[in-house]
Amino acid sequence: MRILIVEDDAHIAAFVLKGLREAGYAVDHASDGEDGFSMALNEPYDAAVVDLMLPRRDGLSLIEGLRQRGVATPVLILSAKRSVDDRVRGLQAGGDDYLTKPFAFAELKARVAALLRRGTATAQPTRLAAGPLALDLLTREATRAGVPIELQPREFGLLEYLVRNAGRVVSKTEILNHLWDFDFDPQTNVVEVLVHRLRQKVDAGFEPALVQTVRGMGYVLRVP
Amino acid sequence: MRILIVEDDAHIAAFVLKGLREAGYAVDHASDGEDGFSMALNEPYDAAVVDLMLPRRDGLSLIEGLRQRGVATPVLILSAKRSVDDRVRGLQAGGDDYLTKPFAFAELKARVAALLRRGTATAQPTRLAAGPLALDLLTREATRAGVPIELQPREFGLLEYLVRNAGRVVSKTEILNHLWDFDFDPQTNVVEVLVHRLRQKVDAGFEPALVQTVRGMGYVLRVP
DNA sequence: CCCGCGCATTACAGACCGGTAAGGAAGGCG
DNA sequence: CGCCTTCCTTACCGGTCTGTAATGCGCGGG
Repeated sequence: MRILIVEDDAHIAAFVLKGLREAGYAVDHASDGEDGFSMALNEPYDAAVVDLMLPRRDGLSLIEGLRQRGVATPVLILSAKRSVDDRVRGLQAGGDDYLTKPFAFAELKARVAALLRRGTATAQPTRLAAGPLALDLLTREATRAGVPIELQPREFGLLEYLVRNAGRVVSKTEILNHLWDFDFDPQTNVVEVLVHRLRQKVDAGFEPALVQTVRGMGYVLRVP
Repeated sequence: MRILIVEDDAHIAAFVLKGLREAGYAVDHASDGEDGFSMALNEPYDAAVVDLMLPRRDGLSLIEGLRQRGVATPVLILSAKRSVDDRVRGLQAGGDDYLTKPFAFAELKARVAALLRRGTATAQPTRLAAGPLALDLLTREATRAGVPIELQPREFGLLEYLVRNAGRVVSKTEILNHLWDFDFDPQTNVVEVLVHRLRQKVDAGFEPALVQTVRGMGYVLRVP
C-alpha cells in the first residue's frame, strides 16, 4: 500500500509520515503542490493525503488536475480551513474526505484505511484489453475490433492468459501450469491443439494475426 | 442514484430526505436498524446514510453485518458522538465517512456526492454473498461457510440469480427468462431439475436448507 | 539441398453437461 | 378422506467440450 503525503509544514509531515509508516504503509512525501502533482501523476499511489495551503500549487488545483487526467487515487484533504464552504469546495474538487487540523492521528489513520479499503475492494479489473481484443471476465465474452467471438471455457482461459502477458513470450509449460491445475502430463500436445482452436476464432479473417509462434520458445500475443 | 437513510429521529430524517430528493436522488428511509439492514441487503443502493444510535439494531452492527455479507454500498455515518474513538470505531466497522451532528446540509450533500462518485467509478462487484454463501463471479467459484462447492455453469447462474434476489420469491418464469435468453419453452421442467441439482450441491449436508420452495409461487433463497 | 525437429492440422473418442420425460411424493382443497 | 395440482426425483440421451493420437507441413541447421 503506497500513500502520498503532500504537506508543507515539516512538523505535521514528519508526524504523519512516521505514524503511517508504523502502520505498515509505504509513504512518500512532497512538500509543495507542484511536486505532489507530478508524483501523484507518475506513481500508482493507493491513496493521498493532501494539504490545501501549499506553495507553488494549492491543494484544490492539484486534486482537480489529477481528476482531469483520469487519476482516481482517493484523496484525503487535510486542512486548517474549517468552514462548511471550504469542506464542500474540497469535496467538489474531487476530494474523497476532508479532515480539519488539528486532528487526532487515530482518526487520520482510520480515514485513510477507509479510503484504501474502498479503493482496493473493487480494484480487480473485470475487463481486459490488448490492441483490438477485449475480454469481459464476468460474462466471459470476447470481442475483436468489436466483433463478438465465441470461445469455449478453455479457449477463453488461454486468451485471458495471453492478454495478461501480451507482448511476452509464454512457454507451453507456463500455459500448461496455468490452465491445468498441476504440471500434468508433460508429453501431450494439448496446448498446440488449444492454440490452434483459439487461432481459428481469434485470427481467422482478421489482420494481422495476433497469436504468434516463437519456435522453440512458445507463443506471444503481439499487439499492434 | 438510490440512497438509503437509516435514521430514527423523524425531524432529521425528514430534513435529509427532502434535501437529497431535491438534489435529484431517489431516497428511501428506514427508521430502525433492523429495517435498514434488510433494506440495504435486498436493494441495490448506491450509498447509505446511517445513524449510530438506532432502535432494534445499532448502526455499527448494521454496517458490520452488511460488510460481512459482501454488501459494499458506501456508508456515511451520521452521529452525535463526536469523540475520536467513536469516529475511529465507525470507520473500522466498515463506514466510509463520518459526519457529526449537528451538520450543515451542504456538507452532507457534498460528502454523499463524494461517496457516490467513488462508488460508481469503480466497477460492478465481482463477489456476491448471502448468509453463508459466497460467489466469486470472476472465477465462478462458490463456497458455503467456506467450503468450496463445485457448480456447473447453469447451476452457478441460478445460484447467482437467487443470491441477487435473496429473500425475494422468484417465479419459475423469471428464472426461465433470466437464465435462458428467451421466454422459451413454457412446458418443460428444466427449472425444477436445475433447482434439484443445485440443492444437491448447496444444501446437501448443510443446515438449514437455503433454497426453499414456495408452492405456486416459485423459489426463495432464505438466508438466516 | 536434404533431413530432422517442432509445430500445425485433422480425426476420433470419452466424459461431461444439460434438457426431456416419466413416475412418485407431498401439499391443498372440497 | 380422496383427488388434483405442484413439485421432486430419477433415468436416459443427444450434443458439446476437450484430450489423445496420427499425419502433414515448414523452418533451420548441417
